[in-house]
Amino acid sequence: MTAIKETSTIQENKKIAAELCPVTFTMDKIGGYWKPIIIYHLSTDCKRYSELKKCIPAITEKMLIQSLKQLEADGLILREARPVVPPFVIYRLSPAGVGLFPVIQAMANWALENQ
Amino acid sequence: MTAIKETSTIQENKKIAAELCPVTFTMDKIGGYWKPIIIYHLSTDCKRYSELKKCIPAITEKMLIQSLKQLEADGLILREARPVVPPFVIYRLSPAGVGLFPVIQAMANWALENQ
DNA sequence: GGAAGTACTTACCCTATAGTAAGTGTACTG
DNA sequence: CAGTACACTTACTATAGGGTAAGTACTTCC
Repeated sequence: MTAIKETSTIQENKKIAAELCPVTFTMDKIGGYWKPIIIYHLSTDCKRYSELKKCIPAITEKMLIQSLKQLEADGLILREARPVVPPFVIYRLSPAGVGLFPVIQAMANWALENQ
Repeated sequence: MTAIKETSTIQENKKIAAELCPVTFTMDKIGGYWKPIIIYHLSTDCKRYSELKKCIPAITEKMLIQSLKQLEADGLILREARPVVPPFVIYRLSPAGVGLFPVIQAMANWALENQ
């Protein structure tokens, strides 16, 4: 998952920027190609890992997991696993994740006007 | 300015994603650390290059120019240069740039609620 | 005449993000 | 008993984005 080196200028800047600038803070959470797409697919209803994979065929397993872990760590989605075999894992949006809807909406609107 | 290699999977994906997904399209335009900050500083009034530099002390000249060029290429800001010595260049938001305001607003709101 | 201001440009390095590909363990199914 | 499904994990590679540092051409000010 490519560990983050903590003593890097870029990480320092990110932290400072995220603290000072609410927009950067939000960008940090939902930036990247896949995160908004995943959020979108979880918006209608909760989904299993394998369902997400089917919904987003272009994503690789690595990126899917990586994005899910980050979203979970940032508190935007909730992971619920049942300790059975075969594994059963469900992902759903947290309240904070649901709160992103106006943001996504605003972005989509702007894109449709300016595309 | 780090040239973009056109024959890369990542660029292909970006293009496809931006076409299919309005959110990714928007993200592409205003993603990165500095772009939202620059847009914010241009929101109140138009500014000269040197004024922007003063307003955003942490940014390097390279990143400032780079971001400005990209924003200009994407039609979000307008550059007006007067051919005098010393050079006189003014940047202002384009109508499309102004249209980003609801987006920025939504992101800021979410951040303030969830920070 | 050296410094400072103007708006850039150039060269090089480092790292996070993304992509490719293969492996893990358990259990059900044909 | 080989194959498939499930949810991951691991190792490697490539590249775009960001950072550091220095240089450019011209003119005004002290």
